[in-house]
Amino acid sequence: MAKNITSQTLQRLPLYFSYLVSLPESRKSGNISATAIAEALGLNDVQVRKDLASVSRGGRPRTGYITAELINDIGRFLGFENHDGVVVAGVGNFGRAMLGSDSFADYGFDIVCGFDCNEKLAGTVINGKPVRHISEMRSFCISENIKTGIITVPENSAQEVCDIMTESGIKYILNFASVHLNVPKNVVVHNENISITLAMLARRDFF
Amino acid sequence: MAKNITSQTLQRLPLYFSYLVSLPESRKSGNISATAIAEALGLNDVQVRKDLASVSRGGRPRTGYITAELINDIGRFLGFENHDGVVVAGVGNFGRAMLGSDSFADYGFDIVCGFDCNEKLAGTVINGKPVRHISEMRSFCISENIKTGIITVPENSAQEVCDIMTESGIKYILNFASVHLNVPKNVVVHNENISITLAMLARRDFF
DNA sequence: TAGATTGTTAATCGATTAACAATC
DNA sequence: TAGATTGTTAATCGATTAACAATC
Repeated sequence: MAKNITSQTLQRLPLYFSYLVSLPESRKSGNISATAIAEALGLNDVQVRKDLASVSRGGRPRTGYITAELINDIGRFLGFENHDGVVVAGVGNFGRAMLGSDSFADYGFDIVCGFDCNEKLAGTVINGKPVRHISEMRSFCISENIKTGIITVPENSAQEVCDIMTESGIKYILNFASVHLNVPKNVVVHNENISITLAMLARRDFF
Repeated sequence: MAKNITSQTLQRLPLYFSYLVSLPESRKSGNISATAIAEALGLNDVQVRKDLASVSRGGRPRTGYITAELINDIGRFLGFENHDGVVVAGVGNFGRAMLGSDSFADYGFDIVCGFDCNEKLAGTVINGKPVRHISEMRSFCISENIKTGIITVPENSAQEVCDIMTESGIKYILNFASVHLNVPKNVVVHNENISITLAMLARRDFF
C-alpha cells in the first residue's frame, strides 16, 4: 500500500470515501466489493481495485473489503485524521457558513478563528469559534503556526487580506473571492469559483 | 473550432478564461500568446494552443491571439452568455451568500429565487432576489422551466428538498449538504464538499 | 466444489509533448 | 529578412481496461 499514487487515483479516493461514508449503517458494518463500488460510481472495477490497492491493506477474494476498515484506510491516507488549524478571513455570509460548519473536523481541519474588519464582530463567537479583528490575524497565525487560510472577503479587499496571510506564514489559501491573487511562489492558491462549478454541471450535456 | 473537445480540455478552458479575465485592462486590450498563457499557468504551450484551437477563431503567428476576442470565444463556448434560471433551496448562510453574489451573471446564470421553510423569510428580498416558502418551489420551477437547483439546506432535509426538485423537472443539482442524495437516473448531482477541496489543497505536498 | 472476487501482467486507449512546416 | 508564433502530424507517455492466475 501507499505506493506510486497517480494524480488520477488521488482525485478518485475522496469519491470512494464519500460514497462509503454515505452508506447506511447496516452496510457499513459489513463487507463491500470493488465491483459494487465501481457499479455505484459508474467506474471500471479494475480501476477501483487498483486505486484501493494503493491505500488499503487489501481485500479478500469472494468477500471483498471490510467496509469500516476501508473507510479508515482511505481517510488516514488522505490525512482526514489530522488536526490542521485553519483561519477564515471575512465573516460575511460565506465566512459565517464556514465557521458554522461542523464537517471540517471529519476531514482533519479545525477552523480555529474568524477575522473581520468590522469592529462590531470582533469578540463575538460563532458556533463556538471566536471572531477577532483582522488586525490580529497576523500575530495569531504566527503564534498558532497556521498554514491554511480561507478568504471570504469582498473582491476589493481580497488581495490585501491575502498579503497579510502570506506574511503570516500561511502556505495554502482557499479563495472564494472571484479575483486573481498574487502570491509568493511557495504559496498555493485554490480559486473556488462556484459559477464555474455550476457551469460545468448544468451544461455537461451541451458540451 | 468547436471540434472534438476532450474532457481534459474542457477542464482547462475555465482556467484560461479566469486567467484572461483577471488580466489588467492594459493587457486585456492587446494580444496574448499561447506561450505566455502556458507560462503563467504552468502548462505546456502546445497543449494550450490545441485547447484554444478547439474554441477560438485562431491566433496569428508572431502576435498571438487578440485577448478580448479570446475571452469572448471561450466564454461563448462555455455558455457564459446564456441566461439560465437557477433556484436556491435553503436561505441560511450559504443560501444568502448565493443570493447575494452577483458573479453568477458573468457565467450565464440568473439566481431567480430562494426558497426556505422558515415562514418569516418568505416574502423577503435579498440582493434583489425574492425569497418564497419552500412549498411554492415546485410550481415555481415548473412554470419557470427551471433546470438547475442549488441545495443549501441542513443535512437532514436535503433529501426531501432534492425530491421536490426532481419532481419539478430540475435536472442539475449542486449540493452543499454533506449527504448522499438519491436521484432518478436522468438527474445529475454534483456534491460540493469544501472540506475535501481544502484537503486536496492543504495536503498536496504530503501526497 | 463452483463461483465470485482479488491483484497483477499485458494490451489498449487517450492525452501530452516533440518536431516541423507555414506564416506574419 | 530573421525570429516568434501558430497549427498539425508523429512520437511518447501515462492511464485505463482486458485477460488471467490465485484465493477463499
